[in-house]
Amino acid sequence: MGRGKIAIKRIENQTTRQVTFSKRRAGLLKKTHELSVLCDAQIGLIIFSSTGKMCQYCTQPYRMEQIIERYQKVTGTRIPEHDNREHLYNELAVLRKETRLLQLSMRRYTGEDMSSIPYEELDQLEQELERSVNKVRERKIQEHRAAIEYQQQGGLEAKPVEHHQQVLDEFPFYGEPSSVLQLATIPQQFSYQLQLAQPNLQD
Amino acid sequence: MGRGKIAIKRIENQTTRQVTFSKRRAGLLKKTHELSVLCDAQIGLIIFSSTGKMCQYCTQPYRMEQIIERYQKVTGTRIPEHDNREHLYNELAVLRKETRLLQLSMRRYTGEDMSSIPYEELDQLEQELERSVNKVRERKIQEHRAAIEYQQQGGLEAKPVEHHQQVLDEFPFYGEPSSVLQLATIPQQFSYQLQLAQPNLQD
DNA sequence: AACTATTTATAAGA
DNA sequence: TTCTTATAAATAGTT
Repeated sequence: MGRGKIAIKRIENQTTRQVTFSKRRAGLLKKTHELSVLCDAQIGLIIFSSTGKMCQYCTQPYRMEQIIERYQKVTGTRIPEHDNREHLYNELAVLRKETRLLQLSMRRYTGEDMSSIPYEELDQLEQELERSVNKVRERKIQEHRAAIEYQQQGGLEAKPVEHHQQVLDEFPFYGEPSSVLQLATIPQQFSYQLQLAQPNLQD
Repeated sequence: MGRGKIAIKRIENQTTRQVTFSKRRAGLLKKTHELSVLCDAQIGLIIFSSTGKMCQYCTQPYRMEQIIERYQKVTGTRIPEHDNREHLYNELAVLRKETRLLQLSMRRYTGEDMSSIPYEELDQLEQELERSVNKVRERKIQEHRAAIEYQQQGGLEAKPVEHHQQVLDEFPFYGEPSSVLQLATIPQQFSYQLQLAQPNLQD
């Protein structure tokens, strides 16, 4: 529609391209407006020129944001943007609290933050730690027995190692230094020691 | 451009309106595409018909979301919303990981999940728990001494209680039952007991 | 969905 | 850019 027909491909001459852009952009905006008015359609049009300039058309009295929102609703992209964020904030708050509690508990168990424990709770904590130590020793006994039985049956070396590796695979962080875990960095400050009623099997 | 000229206002006849909509929508999409290709423009077009059906054009190879994002960037609407969410997701991921690690550590310290600990780590954990017990006892000794000294100076009853309450205020969860903390619910399973090299001051 | 008389858009030139 | 104009394209009304 002009003095000559042109192929629909990028116009290489920059001047021509810019002139054509201006003309056709105006035409497109006009057509968009007409379709919107004639047929009662809600239309949003966003154009970025190759130089980065933006122009837009939006059916009145809507705003582009409303059309984008409707678009997102229909296509399912990013609809829950607002609600979702509420959720995220809530989840963050819950997790933060949980993490804080866990850190405090860990500090108590490792003896790192003894000062925050009221005197009345010390006995309880002491007993819990003793139970934990007992459990560890129970476990050691079990492992030890299992190892002996396995050796007596002429078992291979491979299996226990394999088992250990499986456990490690499940907990890849285990053994890594971690500022969170604080597993092995508690300095010993007191001279008295524990004695076992039963001999330590490791020795 | 047709058999007759029409005014640009809503077409009242519904059939005519729908036919016109179909024709002009096709024309608009074509024009949009041509402008996009000829002039190297990035264009997004969203059309909702009066019956609610949606159609769109989007300059290839972009996606509508990218154009909307660029639009939001240029107009300044809702940009930080997106960045913000990225942040939230990252923070959530970090917190989730940290919480998971803490929970595992706690389970080890409380003896709840002894099976996941490889045999090689049991000694280390045992020693750490012993250190923690020692720390608790050290703390008990300190508290005990402080109480005795206070009594010898004719101190009031009020102060230690006050101190305890302050500590509780700082950690309102302390003493509450919590599925996370699992502080006091570990059943005793073994018969052998610890003996102290120094007498237990509580007795 | 076609057809086609007209209107409209626009390519090229000024 | 803007105007002009020959011509291509779009489309309103019809079938």
